[in-house]
Amino acid sequence: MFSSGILRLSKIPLLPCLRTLKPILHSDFVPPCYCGLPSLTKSFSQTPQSFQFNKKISRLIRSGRLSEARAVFDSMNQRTSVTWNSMISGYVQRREMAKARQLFDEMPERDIVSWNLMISGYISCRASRYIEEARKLFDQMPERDYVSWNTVISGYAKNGRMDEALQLFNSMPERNVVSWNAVITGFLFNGNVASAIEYFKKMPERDSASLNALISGLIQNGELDAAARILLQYGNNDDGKEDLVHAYNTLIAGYGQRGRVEEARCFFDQIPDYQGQKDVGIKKFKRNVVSWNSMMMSYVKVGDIVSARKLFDQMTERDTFSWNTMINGYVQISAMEEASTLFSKMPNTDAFSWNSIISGFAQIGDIKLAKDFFERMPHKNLISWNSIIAGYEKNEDYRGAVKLFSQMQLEGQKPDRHTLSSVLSICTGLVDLYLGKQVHQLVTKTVLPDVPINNSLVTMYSRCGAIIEARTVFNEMELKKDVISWNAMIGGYASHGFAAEALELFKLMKRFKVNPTYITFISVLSACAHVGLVEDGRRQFYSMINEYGIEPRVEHFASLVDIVGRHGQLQEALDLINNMPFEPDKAVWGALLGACRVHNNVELAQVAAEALIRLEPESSAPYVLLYNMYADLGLWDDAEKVRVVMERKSIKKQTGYSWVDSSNCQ
DNA sequence: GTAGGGTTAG
Repeated sequence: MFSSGILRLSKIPLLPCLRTLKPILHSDFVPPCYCGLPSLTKSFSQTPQSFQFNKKISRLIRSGRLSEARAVFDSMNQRTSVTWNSMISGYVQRREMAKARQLFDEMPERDIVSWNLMISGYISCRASRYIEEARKLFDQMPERDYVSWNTVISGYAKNGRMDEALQLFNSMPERNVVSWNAVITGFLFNGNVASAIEYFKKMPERDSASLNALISGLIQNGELDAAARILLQYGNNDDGKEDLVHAYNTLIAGYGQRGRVEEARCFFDQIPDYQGQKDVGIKKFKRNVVSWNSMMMSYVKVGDIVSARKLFDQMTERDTFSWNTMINGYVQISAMEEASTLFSKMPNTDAFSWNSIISGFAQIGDIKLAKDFFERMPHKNLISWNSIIAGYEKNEDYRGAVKLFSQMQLEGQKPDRHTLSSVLSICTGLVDLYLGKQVHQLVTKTVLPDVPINNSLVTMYSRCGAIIEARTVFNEMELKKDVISWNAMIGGYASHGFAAEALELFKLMKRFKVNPTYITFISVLSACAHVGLVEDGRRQFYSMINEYGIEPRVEHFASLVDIVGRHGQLQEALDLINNMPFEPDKAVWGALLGACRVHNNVELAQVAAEALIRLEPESSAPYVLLYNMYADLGLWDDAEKVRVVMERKSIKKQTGYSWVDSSNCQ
């Protein structure tokens, strides 16, 4: 028993009639007079049984049970083209093109859909050899419809091959709105904003997809104001009104992400907010939860938590995203009280909510509460582990962090580059070379090392004193170094007394045209101080200011004071201190005091020591140093006075720790 | 809701 039916394939749009095509101004346009596309109706025969089986196959494929679908397919003795096509589509969706191709080749009678399925499958594979395969099939097709043309056009367009896309577009017998949309999307994908707008303006008819494509594409290209103009100009035309809220929301989010909250608000206010009312004014669309969330997010982005909360309170319908946005807002400018209050009121928490709270408490240093939430969290994910480990690291509880890291591995959670980067910082904090090397091995096994990970490795090795290993990683980075890589390596050399190497690398850095930062100069000046390069030190200090426009910080002054002071230019050192644009800190006075000790300048030493005592009244170092200087010079009365003051203020000499010896204790 | 193309916001 056969039932035959004429089924209109609803996804095939109506052919545009000649009247609507006339306004096309495109110079290469070929009038559709002789070779139209195949008809939009299709008839096929089928049994009720095959219809039921086909439905079953499609349902199984939709729920991801491909092998079960294949079993049904194999058991059928009366397959229709829909049966074959459904099965092919299942493989295509999974990108199993070899299996799809096998069925396609075995098929007794292919129809246009079979060909189109294969073509779109090859194109979705996103590799140029697959596009060629798709094109080969397209060229072999006995007849083509809009879908065939549009699939290939969009395939070329999204692979940056606009010339070929346009060639096909122009040689199509007739174009529909999807063809135009594909080309416009292609232009935007390839950054050609002007052509996208030009084609949008001259297309014969537009739908909401056209507007959405243009608006989101313009925003992705950073053309926010152009997007806004287009929306205002075309948004109120006759078509696609119900979908306009998408375009508006895209624009709100676009402005919001760039911190342009006023413009975002302006578009938010333009969307009507009448709940349940139809046809209010000229606009038929209304705000939805995404509009509200996007606007809230814009406020959160600029730190205007009050306005964000106002919106949150006004919302009649909230989803998990709304709650999370608000909680995350509080977690960020660190209002954990408000964040956890909201969290406790939330109807349905998800991983994002928990992770926000965990990282929030970790950030403000309340590691106990962070751990508390972490332990209560039902389904921890990678981000939860990363947040808590980073929290421990940030709070310098390195041992606790290591414990968590091993617990994470025991629970079968694989680390990613963020975890490993944190763990490397932990090794650096612990100065644990053994652990660091283990993590390095894990890095090699787990991720493709990127620049930040390599930087962490260089830092870890150089802080742990493994300068050779640090340099090996540094060299392996080849041309993929950033200024942090250079700083880490130069800093490593400088802090381990390899001053010549540090200065040599600094020269190399400049030769590679990498601009040094203030951190680079801290290392460079400290290297100069180490080897007593007084002329070089001065030159570097002033070239930092004059050539690189970097404002000297207190650390730079401390180094220069150290450099010139140790060289005996105590007056210059004092002048530097007096002319600093900010209050000298203990490093600066410490450097001067050290220099005074070396050059036996008691008067200046007294000045420096007094300043140090003002800054750190409980420290014994300046007293001890002054005492020793008086004693060395035989000024026993003065020495005794120092001892008495120390006793009166009950300052105890800390064993093995004094200013002159402290350079390695930092 | 039996198979294929463009657009889908936070």
